[in-house]
Amino acid sequence: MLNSKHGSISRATVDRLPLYFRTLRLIRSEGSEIVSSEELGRRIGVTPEQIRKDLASFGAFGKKGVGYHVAELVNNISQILGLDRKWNIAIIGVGHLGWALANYRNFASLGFHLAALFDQNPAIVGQLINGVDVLSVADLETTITSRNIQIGVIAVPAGEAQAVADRLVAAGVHGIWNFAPVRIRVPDDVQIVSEDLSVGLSTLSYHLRRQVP
Amino acid sequence: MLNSKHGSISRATVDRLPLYFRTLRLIRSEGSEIVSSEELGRRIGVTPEQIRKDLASFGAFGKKGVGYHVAELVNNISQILGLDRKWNIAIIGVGHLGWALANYRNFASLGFHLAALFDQNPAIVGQLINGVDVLSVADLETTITSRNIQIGVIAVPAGEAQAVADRLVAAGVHGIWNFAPVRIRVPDDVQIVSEDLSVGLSTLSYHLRRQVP
DNA sequence: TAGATTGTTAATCGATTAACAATC
DNA sequence: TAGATTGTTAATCGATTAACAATC
Repeated sequence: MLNSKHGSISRATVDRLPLYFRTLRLIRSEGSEIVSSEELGRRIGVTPEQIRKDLASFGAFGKKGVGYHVAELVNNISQILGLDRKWNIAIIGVGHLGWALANYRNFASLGFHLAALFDQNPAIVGQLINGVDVLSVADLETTITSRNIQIGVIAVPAGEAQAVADRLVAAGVHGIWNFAPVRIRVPDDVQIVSEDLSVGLSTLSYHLRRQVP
Repeated sequence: MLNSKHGSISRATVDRLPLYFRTLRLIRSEGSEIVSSEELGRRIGVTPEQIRKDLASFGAFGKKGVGYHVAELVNNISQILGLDRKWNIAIIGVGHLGWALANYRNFASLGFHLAALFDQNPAIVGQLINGVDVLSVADLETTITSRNIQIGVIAVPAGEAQAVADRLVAAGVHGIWNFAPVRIRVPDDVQIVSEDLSVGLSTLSYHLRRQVP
């Protein structure tokens, strides 16, 4: 049983799991079979106690006095995160960012399959990007269904994002990964994660503000 | 005096300020002169109490019984975030992502000026992107100095990221915005903000895991 | 004045850190 | 066995929420 033992998992814990996963796969590729929370923590920049606590909320994966078996833990976290299956994703909006995302190879290694690309611009529709042809947004609903797409990636301008989200939801998408700098509202049973690039750069500016002339 | 009143500001507060800033500029462009924490909160998806508390840690910007003067608050937050000045940034690595970032127009409206682009690949060096020519990474140090670059954006593969960061720091950069999926170590007086795209997608997968067949 | 809304203090909630018994 | 390291409980820390006096 890989679900939580008691009640729900903290958001902070879930956010750290992908970091553990990525680093453990790297450690596995280096040939190590065992890793301690101490060493894993040093590489990620998280305390060993934090790692042990996070992992313990899903089960007892380690061996006392020994550490964690790397390959085993990779498998366990993979299952916890739902990365042991294939997800079909569609990107809506093939501008600069959508194009970059469409070409991002790391996603495939996590089990995300780029199943469709959509754009409004007739000059872009029909192009082949990373082996996937760009469709007209008019075909959104039928394609979501026919290609069994579970996740929609919104890479359109802010003003169009909510309308695109509404169509994605109506078409049966279960999750949305939003890159438009606006708040998107979706029903409770649809998951949404937003990336806001201006936040990171602005907080950097905040911290630099005092120290840089 | 726009600094904190007592001691340091919570990280969570600083992370929300860019959202307030963005939304307030939008409200200003719509013509509203006054906004309440109630309405601002509704648009952003944050409680009014949270907004008042966040703002109050920098000063008393509102009028009791009235609300906040939009244009005034925009100016105040702009100063708090250090967005009332120009920052020169350089992007290192003009792959898919670096190229997309180089073309991202939103940054300019926040006061970030794309001052240089660097790549290793001779086929890319010399190209003009968004009005900026791509230089060889061999020219990194001299250009950082001559163009007065304060912020470096790392968009190179994970394996090269730390080396690039070290060179940026040695060249005198004060802040790093890192897109490579690795932990980057920098001296204490250098600020670093990392964006990790695989985290968002993986947490989406986590939440979808149970509900999607 | 009466109604509205801020700024701030107190109460609650949640997450991290510390400590240590269990055990490989 | 002795040393190492986990899993878990308790203590601390920090952030959010609630409540309300101040005041426009």
